[in-house]
Amino acid sequence: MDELEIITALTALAQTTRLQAFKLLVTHEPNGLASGELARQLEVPHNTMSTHLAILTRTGLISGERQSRTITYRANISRFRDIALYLLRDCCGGRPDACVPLMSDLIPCCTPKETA
Amino acid sequence: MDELEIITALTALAQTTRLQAFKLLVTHEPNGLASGELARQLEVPHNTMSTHLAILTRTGLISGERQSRTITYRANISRFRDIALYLLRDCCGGRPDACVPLMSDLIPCCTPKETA
DNA sequence: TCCATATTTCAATTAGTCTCGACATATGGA
DNA sequence: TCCATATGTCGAGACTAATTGAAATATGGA
Repeated sequence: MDELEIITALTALAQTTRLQAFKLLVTHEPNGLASGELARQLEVPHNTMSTHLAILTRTGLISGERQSRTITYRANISRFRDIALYLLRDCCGGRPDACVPLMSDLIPCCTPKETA
Repeated sequence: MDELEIITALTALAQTTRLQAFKLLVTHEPNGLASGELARQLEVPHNTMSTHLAILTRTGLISGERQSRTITYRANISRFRDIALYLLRDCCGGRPDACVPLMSDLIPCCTPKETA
């Protein structure tokens, strides 16, 4: 995981359709979604979707598996975690005060919530 | 903090010079670095640096303050934290299993280390 | 005021990205 | 084999971003 990989991953996520596709795939874990279904839900032509999915796949953020005629894409959560971690380390390494409050913010979002 | 802001922030960081400049500013908190000093250290022309700094400033990731003839830029860590948090929430909201291991990975990088 | 330093803005070129029609490939069934 | 469905690849046009020389602005000092 070097800086070039981080740039590539950030570039991949810095585009509306791709970010939305990735988010959609995250919420559909672990089943995944077919390429055509993603295109339909995000209202983009199938070939446009295909291009974006290829870019996300190249970064390792998602992966596709053929199942007869459809190709089911799934989010690679651990890859996303690695990228986020690398990015955060650049802050935390030099600045622990950036990371500690981040964690305390993350705790409520990661534990099963009841009302809030 | 909406999706467009996230896209803008990711775009800002998805460029070598800008990511390096941001990292450099993070490590120079809380003193900051002058525009010209950043250009020198990253070996880019001063006007190129200026353009990149303007892009980072627009996203709120950094901010500059004039001090006599130099303009000192500083990283806005809390802004970075907000962006990271928003991005992670898209995972954590649907997938707590993405976030919990991330936190355990972050703990060693945020606490004062002794050997590891 | 005049000059030197620090930084930004402008303008133009170059390079890269996004989009999508048209075509190609892959699979399954009649 | 032939057709329908699902997805990917190609290529062209439109758009956006990156780079940098030259000029402009801002500050401080002689």
